[in-house]
Amino acid sequence: MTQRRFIPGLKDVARTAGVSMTTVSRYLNADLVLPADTAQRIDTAIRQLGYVPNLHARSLSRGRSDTIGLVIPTIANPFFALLAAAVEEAAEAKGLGVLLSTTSNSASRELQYVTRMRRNQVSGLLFVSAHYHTSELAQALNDTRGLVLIDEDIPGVRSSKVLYDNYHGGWLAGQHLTEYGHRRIAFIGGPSELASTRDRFAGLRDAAAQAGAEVVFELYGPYSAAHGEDAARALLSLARTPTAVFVSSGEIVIGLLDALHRAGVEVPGRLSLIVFDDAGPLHLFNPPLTAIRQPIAEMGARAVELMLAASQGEAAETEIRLPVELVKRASVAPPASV
Amino acid sequence: MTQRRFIPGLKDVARTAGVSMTTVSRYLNADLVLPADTAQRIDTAIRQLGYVPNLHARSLSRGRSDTIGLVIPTIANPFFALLAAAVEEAAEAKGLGVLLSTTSNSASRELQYVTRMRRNQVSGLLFVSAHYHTSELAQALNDTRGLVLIDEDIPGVRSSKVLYDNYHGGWLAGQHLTEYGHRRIAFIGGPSELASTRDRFAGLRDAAAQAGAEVVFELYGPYSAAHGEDAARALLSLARTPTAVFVSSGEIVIGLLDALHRAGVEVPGRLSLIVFDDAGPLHLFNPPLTAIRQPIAEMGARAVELMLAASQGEAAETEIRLPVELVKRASVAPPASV
DNA sequence: GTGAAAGCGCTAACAA
DNA sequence: TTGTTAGCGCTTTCAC
Repeated sequence: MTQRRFIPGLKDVARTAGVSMTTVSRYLNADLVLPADTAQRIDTAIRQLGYVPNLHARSLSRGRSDTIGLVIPTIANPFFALLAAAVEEAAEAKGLGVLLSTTSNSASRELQYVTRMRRNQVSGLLFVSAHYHTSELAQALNDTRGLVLIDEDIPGVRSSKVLYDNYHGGWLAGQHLTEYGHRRIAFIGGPSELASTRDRFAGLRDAAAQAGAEVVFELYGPYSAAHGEDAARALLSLARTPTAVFVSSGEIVIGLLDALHRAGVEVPGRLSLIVFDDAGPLHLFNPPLTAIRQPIAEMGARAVELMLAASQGEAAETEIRLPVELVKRASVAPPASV
Repeated sequence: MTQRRFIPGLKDVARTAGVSMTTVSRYLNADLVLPADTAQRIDTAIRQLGYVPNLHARSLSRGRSDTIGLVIPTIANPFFALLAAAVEEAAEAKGLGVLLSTTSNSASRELQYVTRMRRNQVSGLLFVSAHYHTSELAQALNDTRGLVLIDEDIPGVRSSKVLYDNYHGGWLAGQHLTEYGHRRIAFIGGPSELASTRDRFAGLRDAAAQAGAEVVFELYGPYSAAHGEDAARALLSLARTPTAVFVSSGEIVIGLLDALHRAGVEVPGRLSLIVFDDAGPLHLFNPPLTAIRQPIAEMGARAVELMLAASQGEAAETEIRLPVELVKRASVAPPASV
């Protein structure tokens, strides 16, 4: 047994300061304006004893923890990292802490962590999924108060949602590509089950169709660099390779571009590239990558707002579609054959 | 008052299952092997009621939370994001949760968050600083059990530490540069008060000296892209610009390289570049950046191990220096004049 | 194997 | 204004 050194509690502070626990508690919670000398004595006692409030006790007693949960697939991805930073900042501004859980891109953990969050009595839950969605998950989510879905919609979940206008993002990409004269376009997507993936594709396809172009190749897979590398291989082994590629995520484009470099494929000389996601330092890449940029910080802020609304007021179940924009850089050029 | 719907507790489960709270509690904590039918009844009751344990109550009762605190400057930096991911993974493997706090690069928040962590009764604290260190901080840190300092040493703090061999990193950079014939080298550092910054510089300087080269320019500043841009400006306005630059962090090099591009400076044609930190997709940059790579995942894992040791056994106060390595890419070339 | 009951440290009625 | 006291939901001796 390790030596358990004396840990002072509210009681000790009260005794030392010669007041009751209630007084100290209220004083600490600013429920109360105290005569200067009483306040002084309490402050002194606290410092002297090295008193540190126990947040678990407080949460238990109050029945709430002033903490919000954030569940994301992984923090080792700039997009989610930036999102987490934005959520933290917004939460901090509201006096809320944030409890972060990463599901390591594992579907089973999504369910597990929703539960974990509930066990922690968070006042709200911000949830980002990246997987095929089971009804079990939807069920658990629907049982969670103060839920806000971010970035990715989940069918059957009733809650507020903050999403991107994925369709428009795809459309912008398609429009940009066709404006440059591309007629044979490839789409490298994330998981095909996700609404975001399908929407981005649909936007691309419609924009292409409108300009008389075509999406001649589609490939879906996880949000990983490895999937990007696979995609590059697949692309290059095509009988007639497309002249442009729209990549659905920043993680994927890393592997794709790397593989393209290694294969000696000129970008944009031989293949134009545009990516949905502008979280990393894409402007320093070779070539600087043209991208669809999403307002990450705003997404975080809005999510916190909606969570607060959802957990306090009536179930508004607002759904927000944040606009995305095209950032032109140097990875799109006219097709070589034109 | 919002409608507070019924939230089942252990008591309700016990009543429904027809056993006592004790039995349920023990069963849930696997302290106990129960007759199949009793277990069955409890499981059913839990599912039926939608019982979710209250972790605050549990932590309060047990006096510990099986959670470790991680304090980092910001999550919006790939290095820290990767570190956080590594810590999470290592903690998860030990059955520990992690409570993340980011200090937003503010020195005052470092102190604030150390306290916050203690209030949360974490079993240990992993702390990454990026600031000038006050004695107040050192004091607070020394009062924290299970403390492990990561990445950056803090004078006067007695605890286990997991650091990089910054001196050797600087030395590797200097050696590489001088091998390519550079004689006039610049050092763009992080905050000058930090031991890591000074060590990296010292390594560079010594390696340079040994090869008859010299560090002709030094500039220090925050870990930010803006500092990198300033550095580029300063570098270019020098009467005799150096032929090579060693940049102390990945964040800084982003701004630096960007400014260099905009100024039309060829890298490595006119200026060779090497950076300490290989967290981002530096291999895709233009040019691919030669870097000193640190074992981030290992740092996270070792930190968790040491924390466990520190919070359980005697205060070992181990200090680990993790080795770094040179990753040659394409941003270093012989100086133009040679 | 099972249960009764005493806390864990704090908050918030309710009294004084 | 300040104090008394009953919980918050769970764990954990200790007795049965």
